[in-house]
Amino acid sequence: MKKAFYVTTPIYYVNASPHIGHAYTTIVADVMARFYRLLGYETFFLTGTDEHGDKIAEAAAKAGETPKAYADRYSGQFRALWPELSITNDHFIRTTDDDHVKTVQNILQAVYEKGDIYFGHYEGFYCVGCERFYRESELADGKCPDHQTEPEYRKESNYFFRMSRYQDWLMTHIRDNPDFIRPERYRNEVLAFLREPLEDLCISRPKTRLTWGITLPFDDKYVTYVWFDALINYLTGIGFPGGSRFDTFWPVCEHLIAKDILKPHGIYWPTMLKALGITPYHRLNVHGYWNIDEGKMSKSRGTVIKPLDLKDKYGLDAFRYYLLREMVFGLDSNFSEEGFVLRLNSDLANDLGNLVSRSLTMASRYCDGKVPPASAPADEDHILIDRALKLLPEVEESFRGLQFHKALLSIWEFVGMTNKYIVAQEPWTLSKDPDKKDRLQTVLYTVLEAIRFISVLVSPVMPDGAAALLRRLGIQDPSGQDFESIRSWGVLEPGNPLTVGEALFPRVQWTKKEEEKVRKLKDVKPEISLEDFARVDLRVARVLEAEPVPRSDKLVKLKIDVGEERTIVAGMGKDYRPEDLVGRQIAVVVNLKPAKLMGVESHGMLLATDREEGLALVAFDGDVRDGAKIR
RNA sequence: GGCGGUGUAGCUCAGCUGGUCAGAGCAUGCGGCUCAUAUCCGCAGUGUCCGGGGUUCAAGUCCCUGCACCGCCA
Repeated sequence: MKKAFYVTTPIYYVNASPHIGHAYTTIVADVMARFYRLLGYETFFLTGTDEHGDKIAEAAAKAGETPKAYADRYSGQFRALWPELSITNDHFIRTTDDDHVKTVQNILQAVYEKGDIYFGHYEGFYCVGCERFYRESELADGKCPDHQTEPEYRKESNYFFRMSRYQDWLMTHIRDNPDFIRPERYRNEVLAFLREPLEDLCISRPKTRLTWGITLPFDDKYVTYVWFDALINYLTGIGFPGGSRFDTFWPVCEHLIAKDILKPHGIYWPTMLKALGITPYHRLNVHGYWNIDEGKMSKSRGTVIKPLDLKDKYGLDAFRYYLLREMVFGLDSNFSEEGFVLRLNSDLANDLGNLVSRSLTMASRYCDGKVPPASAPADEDHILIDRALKLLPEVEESFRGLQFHKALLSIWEFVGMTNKYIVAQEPWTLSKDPDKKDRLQTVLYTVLEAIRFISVLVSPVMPDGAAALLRRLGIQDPSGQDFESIRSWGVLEPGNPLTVGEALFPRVQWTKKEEEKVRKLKDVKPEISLEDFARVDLRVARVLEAEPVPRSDKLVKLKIDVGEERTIVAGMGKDYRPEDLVGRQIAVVVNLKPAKLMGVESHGMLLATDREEGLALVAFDGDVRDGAKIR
């Protein structure tokens, strides 16, 4: 039987445009898919978009669109991006697809009939501020521990999945399969969750509250909520319930996710599958976050890095290489353009690019522009050849373990060895002595064949660059250049025409100042009318009193005069000392819906901007009237 | 407040189940080569492995505690 491999990315929620996190997950999945294809596996690679839910319904309403039209638009952004990143997914699934809707309903019906879905209700203390129910034991003196307010007693009827029934089974399954969730830190995290009793999972919303979802087959007054819809895409995508594709790929399914959705994938999903009588997925692979310049990337701070910007600026291969080389799978990494450029210049331009350039130049010049024939290798050649032949097993092990940085490290160590080999053999000296032509040819053949090995090994990560490299070696059709072709030495054919060409990975110039010169307003929100703007009531206010909010790091409670006295809460305690604020005039939104922060009700929001050291308040030119309108 | 994570060379970070683990890359300095994208090769470093206790024949590596930063619950 042919070996098979099935990899999935999460289906991305269509409430935001793709960012570097989406790109990373999807590129990793693509690298894995390409890797297994090169090993001769039958592979299937699934990605797509998650489109139901109240957030989408709300956002669509705000944008004046139907939820479907809104989802179409954002889903289209993802679908259009992947080809530009050379993503080779076999299918793009949408939760609004007919077959998916049907499958979800069939599954709901089956689980319902089995008795694992029941109708029940929440009944308990509901804190409006927290938007959640509390158990009596969680309350402090009958009050919400966060807001210090009396919660309401509420009742809401819904359908529940009997997840608790499978808790023991899941624990045993994870214990018996050390690789089920990896890396280990996340496996431990899931086991820690499971030490506490699992509650049943609420899987519906009444249509009175939400209609943008899949209707429950056994009660058309409800739609299913989030996970019972989204997770099932992994089954729909390969043709569940029937078919050979499902039989082939489900047993080898590898999910790829970021750590934020560990709980649904590590707990909800396996128990859902168990309830369905399906063996769990093969493995869950969890990666960390990209942090941008120390802090987590944040839309509000305008530090979202758009994958396409970088790709356009530095090339797709460099981008993919950087992402895989820089991040240790499972851990968080820092992203910086500076680091990117350093990586690009040192690894791609200096090490690999220059190796290729010097090799092709010499071979062209000394060997008539063709791959030279080689004599039997000498001892010093064998050092390089032996290393080359050991490379694939080593890289393969790293790839299988998701240690992409290690795989690339191994390959680059070999790049270094090849550069070293050239220095030691000095082809330029050999070329001056006609008697040493044989030796010269053997040395250059060895170098060119080493470059072929490197090209094949990096091709999952840098598909375009690898193909270009092979073309330079006179290999027009890369289809035969799979991992089998680097299990033995000497596959590169003498006589192949060589192409020197332009630098494959040119060095790039980059300074921080230069980055600042590219002045373009980023993340501009959709256009609004004057009437829209007029709905925001901005006023001048004077700070009368300021004191830190207890138990909070940065919240400050301000008593202000906006023509009337008010209390507002602001997250600025790290940037301003409360006593320095008293007497200052600030700008405040006065018609914002009041919100409770750490138990203090805030009747307004002050205006400020970010700078490197923290917040900066909006100020006025001279003294103005308290309560004056700001236009 | 609760839960979790992180703290290792100037910088970015590897270091699995305790015993060549004190490392890599980049940056820095010096030397070599000239085929090459001012590239490549060689050599040279620097570290109280966050602080304090403890377990052990032996601890960045385990336990306790303190500090700092981060994430999630929010």
